[in-house]
Amino acid sequence: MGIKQIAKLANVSIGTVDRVIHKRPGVSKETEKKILKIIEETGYTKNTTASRLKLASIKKIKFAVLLPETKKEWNYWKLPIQGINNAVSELKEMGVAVDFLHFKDSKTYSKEIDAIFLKEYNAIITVPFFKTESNILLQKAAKKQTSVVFLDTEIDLENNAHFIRQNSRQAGKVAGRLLYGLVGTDGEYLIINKQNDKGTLVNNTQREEGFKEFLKTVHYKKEILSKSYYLKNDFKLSSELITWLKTKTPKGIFVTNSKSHILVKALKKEGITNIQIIGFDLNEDNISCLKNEEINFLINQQPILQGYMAIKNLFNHIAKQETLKTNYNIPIDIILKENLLTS
Amino acid sequence: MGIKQIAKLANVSIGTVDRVIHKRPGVSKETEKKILKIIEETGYTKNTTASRLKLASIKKIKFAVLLPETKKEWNYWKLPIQGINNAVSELKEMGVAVDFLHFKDSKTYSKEIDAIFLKEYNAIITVPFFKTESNILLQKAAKKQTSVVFLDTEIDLENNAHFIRQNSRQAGKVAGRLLYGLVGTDGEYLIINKQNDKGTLVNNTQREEGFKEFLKTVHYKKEILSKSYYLKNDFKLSSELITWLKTKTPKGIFVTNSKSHILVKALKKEGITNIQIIGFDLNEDNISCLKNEEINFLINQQPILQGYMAIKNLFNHIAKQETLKTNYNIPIDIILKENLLTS
DNA sequence: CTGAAAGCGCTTACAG
DNA sequence: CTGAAAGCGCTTACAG
Repeated sequence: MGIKQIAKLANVSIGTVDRVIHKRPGVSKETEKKILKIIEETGYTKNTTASRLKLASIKKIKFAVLLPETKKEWNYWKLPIQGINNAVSELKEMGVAVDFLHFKDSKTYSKEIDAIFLKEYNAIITVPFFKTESNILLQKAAKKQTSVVFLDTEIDLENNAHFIRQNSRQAGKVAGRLLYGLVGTDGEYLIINKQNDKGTLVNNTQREEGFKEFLKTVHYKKEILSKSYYLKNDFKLSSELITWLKTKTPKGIFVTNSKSHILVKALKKEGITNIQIIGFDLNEDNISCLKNEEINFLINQQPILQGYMAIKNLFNHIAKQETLKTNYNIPIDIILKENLLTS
Repeated sequence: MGIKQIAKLANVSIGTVDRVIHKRPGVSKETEKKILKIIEETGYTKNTTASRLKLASIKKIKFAVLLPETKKEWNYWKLPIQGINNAVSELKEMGVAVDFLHFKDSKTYSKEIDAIFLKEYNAIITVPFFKTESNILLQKAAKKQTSVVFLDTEIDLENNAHFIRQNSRQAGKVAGRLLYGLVGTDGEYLIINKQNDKGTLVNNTQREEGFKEFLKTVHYKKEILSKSYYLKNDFKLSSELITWLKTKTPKGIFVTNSKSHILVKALKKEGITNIQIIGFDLNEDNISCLKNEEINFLINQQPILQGYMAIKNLFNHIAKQETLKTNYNIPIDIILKENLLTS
């Protein structure tokens, strides 16, 4: 059932059917109505593959990807890029193309956004690390009919936006149950946060809230020490914290970010042992701690999947008129030593 | 860079290039060599989308899917079917079609295999529940150049085969770490197996082995009681087991199959509490136990993903000449109450 | 052994 | 407002 049969049934040419399907002007009300009725009755749907075959050479679907720089400690951001490249190579025959851009602060972010709008892109994939700038981006995008998908983090914005990310509050609850299972009500818990010079702390805060909320549901009464800690590579525990660790002997630590491996090293140096640790992200250092049983669990945000789904969802939106969900949930993937390699 | 440019560079027609690309006969050694060289130099790759556009209407890729019946307690098998349907609807414009067939024992399995080989299929997706019959299937398939992918379970077979499944031994280890984290060295462990009138117990056995192996690595000394239990819907614990449960008060039970919810009900009836339980599969009953905190963890075999990947991998093999991996690992997905809904 | 033509389902100028 | 024709990259009869 193709455009040709529809045309025959309606006694028109395929050009006219095409105009109706794409809501292009230049068709009489009457003809349009007739064609729409036949499309309805026959259940015709456009063959996107055939459509893209033609368009691939004359009208590419263009994505702008604006992510943090991927140098050194920020090489986490290579992962969504990897997922994006996977999706693009699957869809390259359909005529999709990507430009990668990077920022290092709100200023360069704004600059790159401006640059993006000087060219013609069908969609933009980025992160909502700067609230004001994200709102501006959405405003501009709305005017130009450009779709925007935010990865990694969900924040409140003025315009309706699309997020592909893990529910961080929920991930915090998962961490809560996992750590509580190991520690129970006997020991104290410590939450370690990180302050980030690059952008938002939203995910970290949401994880902390979820963690605390879980402990509430199991009626954990003791106070949870929650430290907001700025972790650099030359990380040192404050003397206050060391004292607390040595006197209170906490049994479980929840690191709300990707730096749990640094904590492991610091604890080792201080000779503090017998602590259960849960962190985030499968970076090399964390993985090695997991293998050495210095970290119990890692929660994987699946950044590769986030990037992959961004392209797939946007392509389906643009080429197949599928609706973009406001929130696309990335599963909360729990990793321990034994399911690391097969994942 | 298409077939047209290659043809021009080689001073031949596109028909001849096509013959070389598909290794069809009727091209002189010389011309073939010339064309292959140009393909090599230009890095040309076939546009599968365009290729399938034409072939979709004249030469469909046909899959035969032979799975257990999906009635009542076997409705687990609706899930791979769901995944298969997802993949097929993604690829329908590429001209793929599926026939679903079902078996209830080795006899009907053989019968359906015979029926499959009376028609022309490009590939067969099934489960390796009967060793002899699986070997026969592989032999027949090899003769007819038909690809075979086995889901769910991995077994040793005479011919080279392809499996899309979770590594069950590894999944047992994961279960070991999770349960050990909750129970430690204090209590006894119980492993509950199931005997299945429908087919193999291979997955269950492998999970049990992995579980025991994990406990060995943490130097768990006590003997693990391993019961092979045939669970029907009117499940009753044997008096021997009840006595053991009441005297030894085990702290952790590993159910190597999908029926942990039945155990939960039985324990409730006997008034036995305070036991940590880990099982497999997200069936409705198990999910409800997870929500009520009567089961601690479930390991998800991701049957929908298994079915989806079977079609995708086979399509890529047939349409894009990608190699089929011997073992495609489905991640060992750990589910607890808090990551149930967002998964 | 090789080429020219028709066609897969859709899109786009162009002509009227 | 509408249609006929050319073309996206590839495949397949058919002709020679």
